[in-house]
Amino acid sequence: MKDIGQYNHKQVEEKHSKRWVESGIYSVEKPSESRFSLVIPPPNVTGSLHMGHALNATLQDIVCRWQRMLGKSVVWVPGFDHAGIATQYVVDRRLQEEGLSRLELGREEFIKKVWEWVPVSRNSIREQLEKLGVSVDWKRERFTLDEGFSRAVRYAFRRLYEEGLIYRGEYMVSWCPKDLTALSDLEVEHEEEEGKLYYIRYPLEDGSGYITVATTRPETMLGDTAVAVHPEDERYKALVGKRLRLPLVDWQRRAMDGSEVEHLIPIIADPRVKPEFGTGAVKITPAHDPLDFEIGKSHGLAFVQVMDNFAKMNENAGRFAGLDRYKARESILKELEELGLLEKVENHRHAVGKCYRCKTVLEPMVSTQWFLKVSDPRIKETATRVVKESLIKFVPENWAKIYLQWMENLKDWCISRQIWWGHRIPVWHCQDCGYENVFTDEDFDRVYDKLIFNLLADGKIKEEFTPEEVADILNSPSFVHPQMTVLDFYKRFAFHKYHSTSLDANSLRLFISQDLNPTAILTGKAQRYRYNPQKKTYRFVLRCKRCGSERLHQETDVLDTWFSSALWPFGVFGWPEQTQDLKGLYPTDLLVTGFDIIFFWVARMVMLGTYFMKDIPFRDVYIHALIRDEKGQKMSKTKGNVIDPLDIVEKYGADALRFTLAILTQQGRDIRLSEKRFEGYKHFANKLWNAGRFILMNLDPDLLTSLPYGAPPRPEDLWIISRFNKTAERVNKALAEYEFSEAARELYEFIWSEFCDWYIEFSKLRLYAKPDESLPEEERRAQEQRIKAEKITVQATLLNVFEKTLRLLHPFMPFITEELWRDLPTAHKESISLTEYPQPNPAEVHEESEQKLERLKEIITAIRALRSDLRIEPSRKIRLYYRAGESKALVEEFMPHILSLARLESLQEADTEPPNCVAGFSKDFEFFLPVDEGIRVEELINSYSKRLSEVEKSLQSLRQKLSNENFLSKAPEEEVQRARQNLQELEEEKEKVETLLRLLRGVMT
RNA sequence: AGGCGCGUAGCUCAGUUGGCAGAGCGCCUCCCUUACAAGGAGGAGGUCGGCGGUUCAAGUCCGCCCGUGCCUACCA
Repeated sequence: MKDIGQYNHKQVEEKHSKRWVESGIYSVEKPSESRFSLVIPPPNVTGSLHMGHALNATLQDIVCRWQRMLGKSVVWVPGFDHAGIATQYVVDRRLQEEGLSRLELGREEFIKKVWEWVPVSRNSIREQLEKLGVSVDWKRERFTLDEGFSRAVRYAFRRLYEEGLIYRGEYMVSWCPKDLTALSDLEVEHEEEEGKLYYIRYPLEDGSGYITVATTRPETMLGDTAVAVHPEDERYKALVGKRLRLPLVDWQRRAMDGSEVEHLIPIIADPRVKPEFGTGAVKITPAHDPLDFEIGKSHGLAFVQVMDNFAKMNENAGRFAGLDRYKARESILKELEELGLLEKVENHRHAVGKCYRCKTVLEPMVSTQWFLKVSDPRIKETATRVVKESLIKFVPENWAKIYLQWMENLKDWCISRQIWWGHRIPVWHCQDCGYENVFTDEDFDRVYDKLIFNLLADGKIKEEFTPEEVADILNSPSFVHPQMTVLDFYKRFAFHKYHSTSLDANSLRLFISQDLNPTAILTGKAQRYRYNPQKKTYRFVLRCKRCGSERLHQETDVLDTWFSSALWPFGVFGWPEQTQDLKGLYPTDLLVTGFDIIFFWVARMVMLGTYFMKDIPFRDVYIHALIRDEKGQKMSKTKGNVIDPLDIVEKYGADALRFTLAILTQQGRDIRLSEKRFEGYKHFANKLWNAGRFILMNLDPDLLTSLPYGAPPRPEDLWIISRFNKTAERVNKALAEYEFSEAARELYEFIWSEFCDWYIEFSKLRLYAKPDESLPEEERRAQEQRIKAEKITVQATLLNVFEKTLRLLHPFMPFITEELWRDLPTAHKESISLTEYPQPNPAEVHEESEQKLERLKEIITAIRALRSDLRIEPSRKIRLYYRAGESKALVEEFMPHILSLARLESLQEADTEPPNCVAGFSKDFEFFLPVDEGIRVEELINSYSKRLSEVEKSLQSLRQKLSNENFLSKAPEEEVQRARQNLQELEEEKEKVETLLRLLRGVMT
């Protein structure tokens, strides 16, 4: 007997979210054989979590908690993504607000600023995840730019490079003139725009006429080095081979290879030109258009760049140099028009490529970039096969098709970015022989060399350093795990092999100075370190692998952020070291993510996972919907329509948030979210709380010890147990199929509509039973004992079903279930999440009781409907008479239930209907209420008249159906039977309704 | 231009292999009955986007159309 008071979500959630993290119950040091592993899609450290993250984390957590309760050793690895351009963009914007410019600040200072920002974002995200109640293993937390990951990235790069899968070259890429970097094809957003198509005349060299070309970007004409037509195009066949005078250009242009290019350009034939578009003649600007680039290559044309990285016209643009591309367009068009060379201008709808990050119109540019040859069979074929053969399963499965379609048309992946924040490409160009040296710590034997090299390559120390600086860094707290030092982090996550080696900062100092020891020099061994006596600094010497030169210059480009993300499912387990974790936890069991990053991320993990690990990165990929706002718009900060999950947690609680997201997650459908939804499911949490409150209030302290003295269960006990079992079966099945919405609905339905609405109400009959004081002493004592025995049974059933229900619901609403569960006298563990997940038990399914109770509910509902129609308030108990056929036994068996739940004074059998009464019925159970004052008969007449016309309508269509010979002969027998039975029931009902109406009308008169 | 998805109650959505249209929220009526007014009881509300086809029977299968959203694409 205790009262837990009212539901307070904040209090409940704060209590457990902290406790779960601090007690480390979701941290698994050594996973058992039967394990379930997954890695979180690392959120970007660009700010805080949005609703999409909350959904993503919730779904994973539901699966994790479920699997854990199924007895699996669950390892869920959390972490964060450094998110190259995105983070750089965010920090850049913040600096701009302070009036600072990234370009003025310089690379090194800027990166420092980013490192100052990152923990701010990371901590806020981590706090959000904790508040959501995610059961991740925080001890395994990783960052895509932590020391170990950076090392893994270098290893991966080296392998791919040495195996010929990474190459560098001059290619056409999409260039963002604002972010000043190349982008991969995937990062280009195409937007339909209303543009113009300009028709420009290019005069023939011999003055015999002109050719008109059509273009959307007239400013690129300054870089034209040919005009192309289709070889079969009769209009131009005769002109092929002749030359045209490029208008406006009366200066010498310099091609990318350094040669001078004149303004007379050839007419060439190429089958890639589509004769039906524009005039059938196309100007060729090999340096500023992807197709022109291809054509330029195959025809050996000169590549003339006319713009710089800011998309301003350069020196090749002659008098237009220095103009922005759009200003240049205006000037060029004006001059062409004055010369009479602008034939016409048409409106033209076309797709424009924009930067996915800043929406700037991209400029196709030729530049030197690094590419990963994903089209190589070694990558492409495996990554295709594993999905084709369903080794990796997409859920819903239609995403597999989309994945495969994309894989079909794979183009090489541009992996270099001209930004500052990210993994610097581990290539050192030799200034003397031009050799591209890829260094990793494999190039060094001694563990301290490896350490120093990694610090250097990560930019943690400068080229010139002192041992003290190194020691300081190694002893400083690790970014990801502040309770560890950087050195500890290395030992735990990167140098597993040397775990036992006594690595420490002091011996490192000794080591470096020993390396400089004269004896070492005498042995002729090349020194790794060079000492600068003036500055008292050391240098770690890298030498060109080909010519031995020390004049090396590290590549300034960084890698596309998705390159490191692609290593995530094995990088987090310590790869490239063959750690226990890697062996035990890879491949992971599940990946949960949104469809927007299937190509960016999922595909790349499959490609690099199968390539490096020779095994798939995950077995199931659950693709969830995108969260949109009420209007179906994508939620984004720039649109300002985001619902912050933290606000929702604050207002309605994480449990309500999670349950709402889960129940709205239909496979393959977007989620339109409005705040009202959360409110509704907070009510559900409240309902559950109050059920718990009721049960706890009504448990006798000695219940557990008195269980053996309980009475046999009543049908309603068997009914609720049976219903629970069916619910457990459906919830387990739904979870196994990732049908989150289905599982949540089942739980909601069971808890509210069955357990609370009916079972708790039934339970009150026995809980509140009192002995009849008027009975003689002896009889009263016997009755007391019976009451006590009944109480034990009903309390035990309440407790039993409620306890299991909490467990069944726990993955969805971890906090409230944890809190209530721990209050139960049966709680035997520190957390409900460590108990077993309820499984259906066939021995606990009681069909007969279920049928009885369903019928009982119908009868009670029918009486209530009559009361409601007559506006009889609940406090007024009424006397009822009834007549019944088969239902009679049931009515007698459940008389107290009916009296109580239908709020009756009495229910007596009557052979004929009493005079002057109103009536109702449910199947063969008819009941009559003698009329007294205050009863509104006309309401009832309306109600039954309406029902009568409904019944007649149904009867008509049924009779028609049953008189259709085709139906009788072709439909399955059971279907015909069902229709016949239906007909019979409806006929009976019609009769009853008519009788009732007659009675009512009698009362009226 | 191709590909995918969606149009069911006022709103958000379920509807499994074709067999009498469902839920939540909102709305209406009655009720503060000792777990819960964040509640209880009862109710109203739908030509399942349109047209055609297959079938005894179509929200469900097929075709076309309309509306809508997304993804992919080098049409200058």
